[in-house]
Amino acid sequence: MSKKEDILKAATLLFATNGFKDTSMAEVANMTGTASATVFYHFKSKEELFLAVLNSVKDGILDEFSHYFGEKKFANGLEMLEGTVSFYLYLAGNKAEWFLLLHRYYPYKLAKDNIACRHSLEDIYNCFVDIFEKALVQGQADGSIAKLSPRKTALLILSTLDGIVRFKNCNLYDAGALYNELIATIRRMAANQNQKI
Amino acid sequence: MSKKEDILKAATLLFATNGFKDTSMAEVANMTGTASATVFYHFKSKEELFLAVLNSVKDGILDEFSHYFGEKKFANGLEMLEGTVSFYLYLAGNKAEWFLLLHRYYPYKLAKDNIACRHSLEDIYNCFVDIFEKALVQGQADGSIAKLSPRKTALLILSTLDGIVRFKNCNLYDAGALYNELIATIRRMAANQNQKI
DNA sequence: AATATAACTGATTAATCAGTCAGCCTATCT
DNA sequence: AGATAGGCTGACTGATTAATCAGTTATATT
Repeated sequence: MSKKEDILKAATLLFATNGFKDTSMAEVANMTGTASATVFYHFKSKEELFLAVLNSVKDGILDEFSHYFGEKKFANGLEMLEGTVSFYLYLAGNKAEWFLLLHRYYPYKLAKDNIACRHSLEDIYNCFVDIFEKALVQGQADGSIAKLSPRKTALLILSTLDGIVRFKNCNLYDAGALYNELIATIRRMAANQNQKI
Repeated sequence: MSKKEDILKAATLLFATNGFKDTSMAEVANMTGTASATVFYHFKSKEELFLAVLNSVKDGILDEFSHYFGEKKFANGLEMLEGTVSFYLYLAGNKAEWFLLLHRYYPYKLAKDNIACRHSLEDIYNCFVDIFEKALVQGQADGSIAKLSPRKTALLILSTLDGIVRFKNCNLYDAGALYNELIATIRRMAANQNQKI
């Protein structure tokens, strides 16, 4: 791996676990075994380094989801919805850095006057919402999902997942313990009750 | 109002909007029209000031909820649940600083090795979860709520609200636009479908 | 081998900021 | 009036840190 990639990886971990302000460029350099001036050689400022980190997280998330949906096949919309929820929670555990970073306030503050940052965040959240919406629309077509607003319901499901993951990352409540209840709730909330199978 | 209360109020606003690291004691002092040494006279360190802020937020939240439930009367558990959800969202808009502060990472990081901080956070979140749980249990007794795990369902509802408020505070999606859908979803998810009224 | 370019570094700088301290007001009590 | 004390302040300190720069080493390229 190139030194630049090393730096990006270390910075991702540090920004995610300690936040932007509490991560010094010297720490990033130390973790990669270089001089801090080297970090500035590859990324002209701390903010630019953060943007590169956020962008790589965006690429990672988009890749993971497109890979998952390239392989998996679903019997109907409801199963696709449940599969997506499971995969989201799996990712939140497996790539905890990504979700920790997205639960920091800094990216959203930066997004207010940085277009690149705003676009990265939009891409990430649109990816999430679009997939839930797609599953709901498909489910309404095949009769597995009830008649409801797909976009708004997708947003509500994402809100729930976001909250659960945040509670886990903040050591408030355990996400795993809620998994079964969550799936059951989504079924009750979104499944077509009149369906004859 | 005493100078100490002034300082606490300014610090609440600054910690909530800019975060712990991005708020300087000089800023807090400026906002209250005092010298920064005065802030240190009243609160012996920045961390102690933050703890005082968090504690006052805790008191505020507990007060607001006990006041709301002291006045309101509900026909059944389902109505109490919906009322609580509405009041939570109302508070999140009306006392945005409180929820912004709770959506920062710093309090949870501090809670890891500060007992007072951990207790304040526990009090706040237990207040939320307990009320939702109480409404669900009451609803199961009066037949308005379906048979489901009250504690876990309460946590899921709180997760959803937490997510919605975070999305609003991060300028990602608008909470207000989801309100009707949210109430309808909670009804579909928690209401006893077999109920004869 | 000579040259050019890219990758890297040690030393330094300028700014910011939490926290300290000695002393100054102002109010209350005797 | 004098004494005591609590509230307040300006000036300072030491530590941290983003960013710079002049100069060195490694890697192609001709």
